[in-house]
Amino acid sequence: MKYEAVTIKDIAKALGLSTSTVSRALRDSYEISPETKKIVIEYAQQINYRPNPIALSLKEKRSRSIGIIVCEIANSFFSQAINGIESIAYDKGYNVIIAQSHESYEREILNLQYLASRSIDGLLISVSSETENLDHLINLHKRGFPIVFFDRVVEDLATHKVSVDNYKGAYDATSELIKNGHQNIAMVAGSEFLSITKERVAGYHQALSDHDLPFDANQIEYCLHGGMLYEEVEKALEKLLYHNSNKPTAVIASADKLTTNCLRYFKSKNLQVPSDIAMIGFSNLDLTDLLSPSLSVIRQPAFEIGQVAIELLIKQIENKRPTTEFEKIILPPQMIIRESSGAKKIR
Amino acid sequence: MKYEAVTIKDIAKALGLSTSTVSRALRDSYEISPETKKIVIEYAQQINYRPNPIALSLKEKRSRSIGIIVCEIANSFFSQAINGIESIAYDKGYNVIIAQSHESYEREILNLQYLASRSIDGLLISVSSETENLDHLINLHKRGFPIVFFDRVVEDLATHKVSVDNYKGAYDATSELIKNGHQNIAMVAGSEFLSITKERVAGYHQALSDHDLPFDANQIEYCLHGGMLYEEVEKALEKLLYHNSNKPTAVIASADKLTTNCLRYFKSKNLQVPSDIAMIGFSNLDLTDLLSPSLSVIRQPAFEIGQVAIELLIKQIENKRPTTEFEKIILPPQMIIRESSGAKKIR
DNA sequence: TTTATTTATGCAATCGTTCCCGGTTTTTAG
DNA sequence: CTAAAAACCGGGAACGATTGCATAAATAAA
Repeated sequence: MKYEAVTIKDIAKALGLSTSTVSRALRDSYEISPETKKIVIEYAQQINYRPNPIALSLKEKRSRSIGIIVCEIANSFFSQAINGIESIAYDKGYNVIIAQSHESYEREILNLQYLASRSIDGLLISVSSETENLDHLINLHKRGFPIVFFDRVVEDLATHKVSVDNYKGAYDATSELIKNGHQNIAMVAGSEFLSITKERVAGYHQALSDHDLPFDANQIEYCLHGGMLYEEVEKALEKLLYHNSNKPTAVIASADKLTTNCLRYFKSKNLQVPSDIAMIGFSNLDLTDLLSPSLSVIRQPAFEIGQVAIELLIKQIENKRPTTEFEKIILPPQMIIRESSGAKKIR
Repeated sequence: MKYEAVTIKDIAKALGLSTSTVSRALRDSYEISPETKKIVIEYAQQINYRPNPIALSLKEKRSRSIGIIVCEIANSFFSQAINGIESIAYDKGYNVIIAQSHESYEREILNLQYLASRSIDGLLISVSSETENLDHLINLHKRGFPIVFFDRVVEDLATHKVSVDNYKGAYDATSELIKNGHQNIAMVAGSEFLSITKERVAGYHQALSDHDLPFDANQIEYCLHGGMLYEEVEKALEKLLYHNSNKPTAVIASADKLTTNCLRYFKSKNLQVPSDIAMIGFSNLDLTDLLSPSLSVIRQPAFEIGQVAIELLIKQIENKRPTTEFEKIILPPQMIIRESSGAKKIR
């Protein structure tokens, strides 16, 4: 079933004018007499004429739509970031096409090809946790295609980047646990490929060192799928808690899904938080206050990250000359202390 | 900064052929000799030619993209539904453009205009909780534009509709609470305009009646914004619990956000669940098992709803003749009994 | 009155692709 | 050996809108 829209031709025919006159009248060109304009505009309104954006895109070589690739929209951080992106994009007349990688490198490439073939004007991406090779992005970037990284940025590409101060987030979280008396703190981290993981590990490391605590590589477990699979987190925690010479009394979970899956694991093992095991997690869920015990979290300004990222992207898209100076913007995380990060059990 | 893509013309020029020949060769037309085809296809591959979808859309009068309007993507039900939609759409070569109404009627209209002007081929919509007047949808529908409703359907429009058995969900929830000894059961409902609200209220009503319990209209509070605003839920609960002649011992929350905000309220008032007040909520959060007490929920098959809806939509879009027979598909909800719906305190 | 200038409009090219309609060459049939 | 039929390819219109250029009429200036 086709849905027939009115075109500029229909107006021209009905009014006995040429398409050019109609077009110019609608765009309020000085070349058209006020009377003609009036007639055309009124008639257009009457039959509810809307310019065909496809035709405009073809002519102007731009689609006024931008692509977003994230791992999951069902992830509070990303849905909030998308809200931020959307809020600005909408105002500036862009629409967004969202694609999900589900943390798969392969799907990320597929999505990218798909979006590129849909002729988007620019891309906002937070790479999948499997992504190590960046050729697919480098190719586009080399041809002058505007790309902005947010959250999970990569170093090897000269583009705008927007993220949170992951180092500080992990540093603060670790320090807080230390302050509460924990000396053996483990970390359940995301994929080793990701910038955010490296930064969070570094912050954790530095905090330990600043408090004269030893760093033990066995206290870190990486989850390639970023906690998407419960089994992955389960295995990591088994290793940290039961196959480890010095059993941790606290855990830092370095991503949204890791945090919830850690909790799920503790619950299944009947471990009391924080008395048996304390924890702080990176999380943007707006439900963490309702958990019992309430969860101490590192929260990221997701909405703002999205806003800043889309603003940079649109600026780059609308720039006449190629962008040569790229910005790297880092926003501060927020630590919310609640019950889960409390003191360890006194024996 | 423009990003120049290779066109069929570039290939034609480079190979000394006409654009028609190149086009046909790439589409594997029988009119082109195998040798020519081979040359063209290989060259196209080499320079990484991709057909321009904008040009195709213009020619074919279809964009192969469909619009989705939901209230919030940061809502587990909708993000799961979108995943379902996406999974099918992607396979069938459609992309989706997501717009959020944030439960505002005005924004819904704006979104619709925007999507329509982006020449989408069809629309998937779950109306906002403020939406009472349907003219904006009726207009499009009359002109033969394919629309499928999901979750929050409306009666006055003859289109495909996909939802869950809300009546049964509420009936089961109410019955479960009654079974556990509750005689005074209140309901915190969504917007009165919504079909789902009406159905859920009806199920609740019928369950009371089937168990010979009186129905008291004062035991229902409607929240126009569907729980988006905490204050709204707070006010509703205040009224139900403290300005009510017969104070309820259990509450049914009829939407995702209502459920979490009810919990938040109980926590703030230091009410123990289920001993002070029991509850069951409609929720698709995959975290409800971790709450304490763990939450009894009515869960909707969001992913499947999305899949069914997009399938119906694509079928309608690709139909040559106008669709006259519309389907109304109702999927069963799932009740998950946990702790929160337990027995009331024994005095 | 003649020329120059302004005003208002139309023609046609363009964006990238498809496809109808011809046209030419080669093959096949009679 | 000729006519018909494939086989193969190019020209150009079309999709909807914009826009440089041409043109016509009307007005102003000389």
